[in-house]
Amino acid sequence: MDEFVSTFTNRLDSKGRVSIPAPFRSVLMRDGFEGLYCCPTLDQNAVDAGGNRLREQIRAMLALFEPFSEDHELLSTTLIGESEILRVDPEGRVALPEAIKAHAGIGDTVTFVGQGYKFQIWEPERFLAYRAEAKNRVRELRRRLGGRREAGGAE
Amino acid sequence: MDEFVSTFTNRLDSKGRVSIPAPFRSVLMRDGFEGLYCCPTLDQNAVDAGGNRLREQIRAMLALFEPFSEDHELLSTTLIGESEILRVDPEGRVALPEAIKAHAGIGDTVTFVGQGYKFQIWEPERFLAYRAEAKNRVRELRRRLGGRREAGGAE
DNA sequence: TGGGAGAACATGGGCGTCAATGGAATCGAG
DNA sequence: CTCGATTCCATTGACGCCCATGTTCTCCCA
Repeated sequence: MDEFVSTFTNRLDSKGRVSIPAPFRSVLMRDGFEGLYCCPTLDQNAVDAGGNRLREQIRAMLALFEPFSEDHELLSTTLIGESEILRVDPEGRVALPEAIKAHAGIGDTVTFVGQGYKFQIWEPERFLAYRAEAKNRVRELRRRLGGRREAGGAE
Repeated sequence: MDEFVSTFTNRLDSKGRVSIPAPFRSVLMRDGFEGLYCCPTLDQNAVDAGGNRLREQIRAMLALFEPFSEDHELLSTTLIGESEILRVDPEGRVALPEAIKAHAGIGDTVTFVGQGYKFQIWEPERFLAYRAEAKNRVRELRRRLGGRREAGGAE
């Protein structure tokens, strides 16, 4: 499997370390990136994580802008400056830095959420709330899609 | 790793020396440039720093303008004339010259901000303000891009 | 079909190494 | 000889690596 799928919740130990779920580890291995690339999300209190494929996405986005342009600087400050490359220990764990824990409101447990080419790291409670919210939005979206096909615009 | 990633804050000692963060040092090493190339940013109270890749970008940027044109002269005066090449001591430290400290308002701590092919040097407080601003601008920017693919956020 | 052996994985903690920092020693130029 | 700059050394604290433990899941066999 080359995509991050499913959701896992693990505990941090006294040193702030947490095991990356084994299925995610094997995806990372295959991806080839040494370490775990982590980038805070802009709109949620969560963190995007992954390997080369995630970095590639970020690089592609930056490539849309001219170096030294204001937009390029803003993006690189936000996307790259706030990112961290975490070392994965021989047991498959990472130590979450303070900045990340603070951003995501993480205490002693974290939830890993697979999202294909990347996964997210959440504080479990916050993730449940977000997921519930997301579900509602999707229901609504589906209603709209349904209407479109049947009536050509039941709105 | 061949890119400057993440943010670090270090202290200056009584001689005005400061350690370049170890991950940045290894990028510089790989880049091959002897020393640290520093040039004041155009529109911020900060300093761009890096090695050959940064110099290459500056060269490329200047190449966008007609040689001997007024714009070209202005840019080269600022970008090249105000640049400094700092020597890195055996422990991986540099001594920040007065001109740079003045321009960036640096006191006894500095923040290093990775931006891919280069990194920036900031006075910590000023950087926090800039980062907050940058985050807002990027959010806004992303909204405008709309349907475009993105790397930094959840969808 | 139930039980047991084994493997894989999450977790806990001890120890060595390296990076950041401070300060002393040395070198070079005026 | 003195001042400034550069190199050398020493300390401390964080972090990476190693080994140990327990739990769950799987697979095999009775």
